[in-house]
This record gives sequence, structure tokens and C-alpha cells, in this order.
Amino acid sequence: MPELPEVETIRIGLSKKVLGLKIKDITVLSPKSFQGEIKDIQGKVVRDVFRRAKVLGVTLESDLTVLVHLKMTGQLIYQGETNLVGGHPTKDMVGEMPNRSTRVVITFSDDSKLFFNDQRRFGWMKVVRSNELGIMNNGFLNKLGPEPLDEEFSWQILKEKLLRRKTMPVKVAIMDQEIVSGVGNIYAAEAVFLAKIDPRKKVKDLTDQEVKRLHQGIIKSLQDGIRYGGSSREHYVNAEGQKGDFLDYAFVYGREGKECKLCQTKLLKIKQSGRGTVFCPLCQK
DNA sequence: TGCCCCCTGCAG
DNA sequence: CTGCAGGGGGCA
Repeated sequence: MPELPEVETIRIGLSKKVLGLKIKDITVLSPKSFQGEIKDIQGKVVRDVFRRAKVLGVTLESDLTVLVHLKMTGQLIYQGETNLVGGHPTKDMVGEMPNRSTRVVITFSDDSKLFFNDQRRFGWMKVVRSNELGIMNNGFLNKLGPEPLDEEFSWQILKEKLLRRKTMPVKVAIMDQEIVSGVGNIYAAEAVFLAKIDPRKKVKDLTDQEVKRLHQGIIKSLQDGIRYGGSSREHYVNAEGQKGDFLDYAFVYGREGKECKLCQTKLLKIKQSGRGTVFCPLCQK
């Protein structure tokens, strides 16, 4: 899925489009992808769009929130008059929608639409009461680790969280949403590269200096991800259907077999917890 | 803490 | 055909 930078980019884009719009109707094309009562949110006005970790929340009036998790292949694409040039989609937009991956369509009272596409159907939308957010999903939302781009996220907090995962390889550990939230496979690989740490190194073997570098690496990689509009390996597009450019600037992700941008050594790819990890055997110790 | 699984489609 | 893909829940 989209990781923190992609979800944040969607949040920013959606905020500019849907605040104040009233939901007219909802079409659920894949029951698995939508949990909740459609009629509960019909006629409700959108008040806010927020993000926690990789979860997006659309706050409606009357104490209702629509939570969205895009998992691996989810897309949230808004189409209204402002997205069209001369009545035709701009060149960056995905094709006609709904398409074969469209799972839910929300139509607003001005007839603009929000499409939830998700090829693999891992993602979901669910309607919850806003005042129950903290206790949803067995406490999923409040079990999440700190937001890495918040002021309060310090290297000491990262160290404290990491200590609970003694033998876990560092790159796997920072993808654990209870340690730090929002980091996924792309930015985890980039963060350990920036920190010059071998992704296989066990958490308990990290020095304070390494934790400090890791802390900075996480923040830097996520900020760059947002700056370049996210990573579009395959599916990710922003709320207007446009791809992100971060992978053009990535040091390691997707670059196995190519030269390290810093030392020209050939980058290696290994598997950790079932996920691919690319790293530089010379820069990362 | 590690493995299997959810599901779909693409590249090799 | 096999393996792989921005995630993470459930289970031993």
C-alpha cells in the first residue's frame, strides 16, 4: 500500500476537493471492500480528512467517520469538473472509471465522484462512530506507534520502542506499526540506507548513534516521499489520479543490481519476513 | 516472533 | 508455470 507519504499526499489532495461536499449516494461494487450502513452516511457533509499511520479518515457531520485503508493496491481518486480539461481527463489521469478494480463509488450532491479502486481487495472502507475511533479494531488505532513526522517523535522514543523487538532485524522492525507508524517496505529500505545500517542488523545491537541516524533516516525518507508526491511502483496515484516521482530519487528500493548512488557498489536484494530488501553492502554496516 | 493467508495480475 | 508486488491480521 501506499505508505505514509502516499496516504498523506492523498489526504492533502482530497482535503482540497471534498470538504463541505454532501454525500448523495454510495455504490458498493465489492461487498468485502465496504463495511457499514450506506444509509447512515447518505446526506452527510464532509467536515475533515485526516490520517493516522496509513489509515485515512473522512470525518462527516453527525459524529460519523469513514476510515479507509488502501493496503497494497488501493486508490482513492476524485473526479469532478476541476479534474477535466475541456471535458476530457488530463493526461496524467487513470482511464475511464469505474473500471474493473473499482470497489466503491461515492457520489456527492454536485455529481462529482470519489472512486475507491483496489485490485487485490486487501483494502477496506468502514463507517465508524467518531467517538469510538480509539477502540476500533481491537484498539488498532491506539496501539499504533508514534507518528514519525510529529514534533514529539524523538530518537529516544524510537529507541524505547525498538527495545521491545530485540532480535528483529532493524529494517523489519521499523515496518512494525507498533514501533513507528506509517513506514512500509519502500521507506524502511530507504531509511536504513540513509542511516548507513545493514538492514539485517538486530535491533538490540544498535548503538545510540545508529538509532539517532535511523531516526533521522526515517524522517528524511518520509519527507522526501511527500515532497516528490509519493512512490508509484505500480498502482499508487494521488487523489487526482497522478503518479508520484519519489522512486526516481530512491537510493535502494527497486534498484537491485544497479550501482549504489554513493559508492557505485552493486546493490543486493535479500528477503526479510517475506518482503524484498535492497541494500548497499558497502555503505550499510 | 515467524509463517500463512487474504486477492489479482504481471514479468520471467 | 512460479514468484513477486506500497500491508497486516491471525495463528502457533
